Amino acid sequence: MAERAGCCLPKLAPRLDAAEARRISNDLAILAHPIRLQILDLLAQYQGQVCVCDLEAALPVKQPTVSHHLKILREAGLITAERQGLWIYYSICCDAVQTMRERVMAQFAFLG
Amino acid sequence: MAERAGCCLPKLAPRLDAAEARRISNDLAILAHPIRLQILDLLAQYQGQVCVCDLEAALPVKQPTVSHHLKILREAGLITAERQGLWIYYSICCDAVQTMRERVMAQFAFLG
DNA sequence: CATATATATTGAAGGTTGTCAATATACAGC
DNA sequence: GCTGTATATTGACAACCTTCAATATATATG
Repeated sequence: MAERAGCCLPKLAPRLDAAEARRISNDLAILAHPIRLQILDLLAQYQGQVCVCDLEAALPVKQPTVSHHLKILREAGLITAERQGLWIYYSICCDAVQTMRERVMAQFAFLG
Repeated sequence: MAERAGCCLPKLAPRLDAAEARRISNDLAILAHPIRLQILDLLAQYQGQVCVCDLEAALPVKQPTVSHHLKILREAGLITAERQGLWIYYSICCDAVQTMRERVMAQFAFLG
């Protein structure tokens, strides 16, 4: 470990400013829920063919909870909805996922 | 969008099982806080030379809050502490960060 | 031992999040 | 219009998270 005279370091400015830290932590918080990860995974797998009742059947939560998580993902721009008659089919927005992935990756690169 | 007769899809199994989803969402939740991201960033930048009072001076939270976030990061294995006299110097565990990065990356790959 | 400093822990208060029953809304078919 | 089905929204409750003042612990020095 590095030698040092005493505490503290003269200055110590984060490369990551508060605004960018908030932005990335928001990104991460959206993904940081098992149901939302599983929803994204299912949408990626069955792109454009998944309605809410499919998700409810596949996941261990009730319909209002599924809708709640879909709303969070929708508001984050990660998924879109398309109504067809009674059903609403959801899809992943691959480019939005990609953008978020790049932000997260860039952050990891700084830490490594 | 894909054509379908009606609701719902015959079966719809997540590639991501509940246990793996929980694991990755736990990983993400640890990072999903602006102060923790800034702490990691500072530790990466001044590896092994950063004590708690340095962090307190650089961040907009009080000392107990810094210690609280350090504890979360320590318990996740992402950082280690080494006491030298009165001060405790923190370092990033690069390989633990790397491991987490790989899990997160692998998940993103599935979504893209 | 007494004092001073650095860090950790405790406990309390406030805020946010996750879940679901109940209800509302939107659409299709009669 | 009425009925039935799919989804969204509301509201309530519980669990969890974040923060900090106060306090405890550890260490160094006189």
